[in-house]
Amino acid sequence: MAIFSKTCEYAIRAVFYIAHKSSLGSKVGIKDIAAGIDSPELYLAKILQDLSRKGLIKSAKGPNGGFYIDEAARARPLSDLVEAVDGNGLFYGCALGLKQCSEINPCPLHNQFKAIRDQIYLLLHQTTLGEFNQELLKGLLSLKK
Amino acid sequence: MAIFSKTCEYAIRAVFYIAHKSSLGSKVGIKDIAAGIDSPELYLAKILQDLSRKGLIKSAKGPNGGFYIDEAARARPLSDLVEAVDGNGLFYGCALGLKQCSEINPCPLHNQFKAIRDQIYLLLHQTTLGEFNQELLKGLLSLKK
DNA sequence: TAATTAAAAGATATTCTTGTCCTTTTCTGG
DNA sequence: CCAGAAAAGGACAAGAATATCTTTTAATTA
Ligand code: FES
Ligand code: FES
Repeated sequence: MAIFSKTCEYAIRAVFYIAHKSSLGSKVGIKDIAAGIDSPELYLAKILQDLSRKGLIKSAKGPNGGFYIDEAARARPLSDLVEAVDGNGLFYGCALGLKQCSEINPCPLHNQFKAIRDQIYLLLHQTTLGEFNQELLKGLLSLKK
Repeated sequence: MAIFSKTCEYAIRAVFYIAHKSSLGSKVGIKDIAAGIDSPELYLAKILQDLSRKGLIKSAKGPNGGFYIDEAARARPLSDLVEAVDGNGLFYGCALGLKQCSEINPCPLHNQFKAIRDQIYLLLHQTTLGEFNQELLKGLLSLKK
């Protein structure tokens, strides 16, 4: 088990890719993105459609069309994206699947797990969608392989 | 997405349940366990079969049979159980699904995520299967609802 | 306006996870 | 040894996640 679903992994990699590629104004086509993050093109198309409907990214049809994200979206926290795809179980759910994570009816891992969950919460809320544009442009960070 | 698969959640809850119920020598039947952790009985049976084959728990057929875990197994780390069910992706895998998490080809989340992953690793390695027996007997911790 | 481009939409396929059912084996107590 | 208890095993079913294919819609530009 990974921490994110496969769909969410693709979504994050794609949005990071779009953010950095479109940080100078150009749009990015689905083929370009799929190649850039090494994901199945048609499946990724579905994911991006969905993100577009949810307003996390923008898209334009026709020649010179493609996906892009604007300044405002680049400042949004990664948690918005993760939550849109995987829900908020990662932030609020019980580690052992109890219906309700709570202090009054805690599972054995509750106390320790809470700290970890909070760190995940923090990481995803502090990180913005456009945060890695520089490093990605310089090739210091990778989105494939 | 939760941190563990459903199968793994059931497995952990069941093993904790078995550990504490069998900490005085008696065995626990599948019906008892399923009721005790609020899980689908027949599915849980499959999971326990598997854990039994892998040597994480013991079982006995026939009257007065059931599942139990011995002193040695009670001292094993929770990570053994998680790894047996969900694999080690949680400990070593890349947050964004890159084939290989590495320092030389890091994904954007690598540095921050590493710390979280290490904490998960630590939690699961430090916690033993029998660790919560006292609290469970006293009803201070919960495995259902 | 026609041709082309690229995403949106809808339908279908495949695979994996989760869950159930039925039969078989093994053990125990009488 | 026999009857019943309980897990093991094999087969199947339902659902969700992942992936692909085809058609439609919208935009551009020539
Ligand atoms: S109750 Fe399980 S993590 Fe809080
Ligand atoms: S490369 Fe992604 S977590 Fe290490």
